[in-house]
Amino acid sequence: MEFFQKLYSHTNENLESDNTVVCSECDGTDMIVDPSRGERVCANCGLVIESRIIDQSQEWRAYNSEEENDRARVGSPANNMIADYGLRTHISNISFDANGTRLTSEKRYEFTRLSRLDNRSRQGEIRNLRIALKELQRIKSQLELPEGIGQSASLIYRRALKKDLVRGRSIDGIIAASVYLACRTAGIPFTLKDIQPACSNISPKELGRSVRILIRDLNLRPANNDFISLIHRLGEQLELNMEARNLATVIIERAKQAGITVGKNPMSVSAAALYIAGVKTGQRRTQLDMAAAAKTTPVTIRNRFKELTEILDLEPIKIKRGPATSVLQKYFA
DNA sequence: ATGGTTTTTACTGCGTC
DNA sequence: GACGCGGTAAAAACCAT
Repeated sequence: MEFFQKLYSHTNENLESDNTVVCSECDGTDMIVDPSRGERVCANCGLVIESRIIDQSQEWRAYNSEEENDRARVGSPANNMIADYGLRTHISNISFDANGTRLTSEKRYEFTRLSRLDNRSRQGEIRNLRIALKELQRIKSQLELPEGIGQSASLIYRRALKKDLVRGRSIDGIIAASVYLACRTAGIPFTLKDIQPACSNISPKELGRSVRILIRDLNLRPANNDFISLIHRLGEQLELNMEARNLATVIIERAKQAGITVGKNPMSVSAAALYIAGVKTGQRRTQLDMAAAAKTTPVTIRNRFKELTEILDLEPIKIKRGPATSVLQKYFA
């Protein structure tokens, strides 16, 4: 008996005695439970009575009653971005047992078969989710989105799945729309044009349609892309300082009051305001650069910019013609 | 489907470097 | 001549009805 206690002494503080079972080999009643190996062993003869016991002890320590209540859990937190919330079983493809002895081919076959059955039992209803969440991961990493966006996008998708909105439509389209809506609700200034290229085989049209379906059927009320975040996004891209950005926000405020922003692409209006602000603060960017950053055309920039100067009665802007410094040249030279 | 609105496409000439 | 800019007309895309 001392021998086996000594054998398991590496788990000294967790070592427990358990007298509820009887050893089938020697009729001994003293059992040793080793949580680190997940085994219950007869203290007398060392027979492993039970293996793969679940460790029910806590992985944390509570320092007050609040923590005691708060932290009652085992395992990692449930993760929305995994189809089964991370609560899965896994039977690995092993060829050795815990002692390092090679398994017989029959045993190995049995485990392979178990593993296959275990996997198969998890397919079916969550197969859709697995595909969708895999695509979500891909989009998320391609757009370098923060973790929270992935989580809320997967929540949106789960709701859509529950409401049977995915049937008959493409999984990729709905998940892309979920990402877009997650960005919108989180205030990340991404447009459809930003999301679409990161999607696989989803046309801009389909993406837009999917988004509208989700908004309608899930009663989502995403905030509009506000001009301020758009301005800062463009300003970052075009390397315009805070002075220019602040000026642009002032211009936008007055444009809003004048009511010339409704129905227009917010990106275009922001870019035009930023263009004016850039010129005024001595950081002129070419209209082509503005257009490229705003994913529109110089003509549209001109139209918005003209509107802004005219209706807002800004001081006429004297633009010195000739080559201007192109930020983009730096990257494509 | 339709009509109104915005955006894009394509093309022009002008001024500066 | 290359480049940036202003303007225009027509086509295309968009959106609410």
